[in-house]
Amino acid sequence: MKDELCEMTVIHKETVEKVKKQMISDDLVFDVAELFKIFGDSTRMKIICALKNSELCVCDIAYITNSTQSAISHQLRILKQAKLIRSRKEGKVVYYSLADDHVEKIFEIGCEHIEEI
Amino acid sequence: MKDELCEMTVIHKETVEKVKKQMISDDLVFDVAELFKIFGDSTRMKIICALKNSELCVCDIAYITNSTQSAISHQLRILKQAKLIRSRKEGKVVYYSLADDHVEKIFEIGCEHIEEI
DNA sequence: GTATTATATGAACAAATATTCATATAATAG
DNA sequence: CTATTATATGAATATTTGTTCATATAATAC
Repeated sequence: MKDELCEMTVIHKETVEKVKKQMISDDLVFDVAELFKIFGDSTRMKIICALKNSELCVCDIAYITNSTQSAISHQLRILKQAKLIRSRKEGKVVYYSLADDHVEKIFEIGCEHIEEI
Repeated sequence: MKDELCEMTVIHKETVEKVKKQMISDDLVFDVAELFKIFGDSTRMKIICALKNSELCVCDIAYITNSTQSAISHQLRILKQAKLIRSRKEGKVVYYSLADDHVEKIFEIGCEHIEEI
C-alpha cells in the first residue's frame, strides 16, 4: 500500500465507519482467501469430488481425474498442507481421504450455487 | 491430456469404477472451480465482507479495503461478471451490493472452517 | 543384493492473474 | 462550453501457479 491512498475520497462517512468496524481481520481474510484458492482449481476439485465417497490411492485418483501421477501428487501435497485431506500408508500405497465434513460442505455449496444460476 | 495417461496403473478397479460414476461433469467442476477462484483473493474477499451489511460505492470500498480506486474497480468487474455482486448507478456514483444470500453463505462457511482449525 | 512398483519432489516452463499507471468515460456544477 | 469528480479500462509488469519431465525415495518381491 502506498501513500496515494490518502487521496481517496470517502463519500459516505457514516456508513464507511460502520462497515469498517464490521470488517474481519486482515489475517482472517487472508486465510479464508487462501482456503478458497485451493478450491479454485479444477484438478483439486476433481480430487475432492472423487474422495467424497471413498478413500483412494494416487494411481486411482490420477486415473479417475484423467491426469498424471505427478500432477496429482503435487496437488495432493497442496490439499494435505491445507489440511483438507488426510493420508494413510499401506505398504507402497498411500490412501487419501477427505479430512472432515467441512470440505464436502464447501464443495457442495459451490455446486449448489452454480446449479442455481 | 496426453497419451501417457494410458500407462496409468489402476489399483482398485471396482472402487474406481464406482467413483467414476459418482463424479460430476467436467463442465460443472470447471464452473465450481472458477467460482471458488473468485473467492480466492484477499481483495475480493474484503470487498465481499464490506458489502455484507451495506451497499457501498467504489470510493467507499477502496477506503475500507485500503486499496486503490483502480484496483477495486477491476475487482468489482470480476465480481460482477461472476454475478456475485450487483450495481446501481445514482448520478456519478455506482453502488455495489451482494447479489444474493449464497455469496454471504459461502463467505461464512469459509470463515467457519478457518476458525475451527 | 537387484528389479519393480507406488509415490514424492525439484526445476523449468507456460499460463493466469493482480496491481499500477495512464487515460477514457460519464455525470454534474459552474 | 469548461472544470471537476466518480468510475472504468487497456497495457505493462511482476508474481503466482499448474503441469511436465526427470529423478528420487520407499516398499516389496525375487
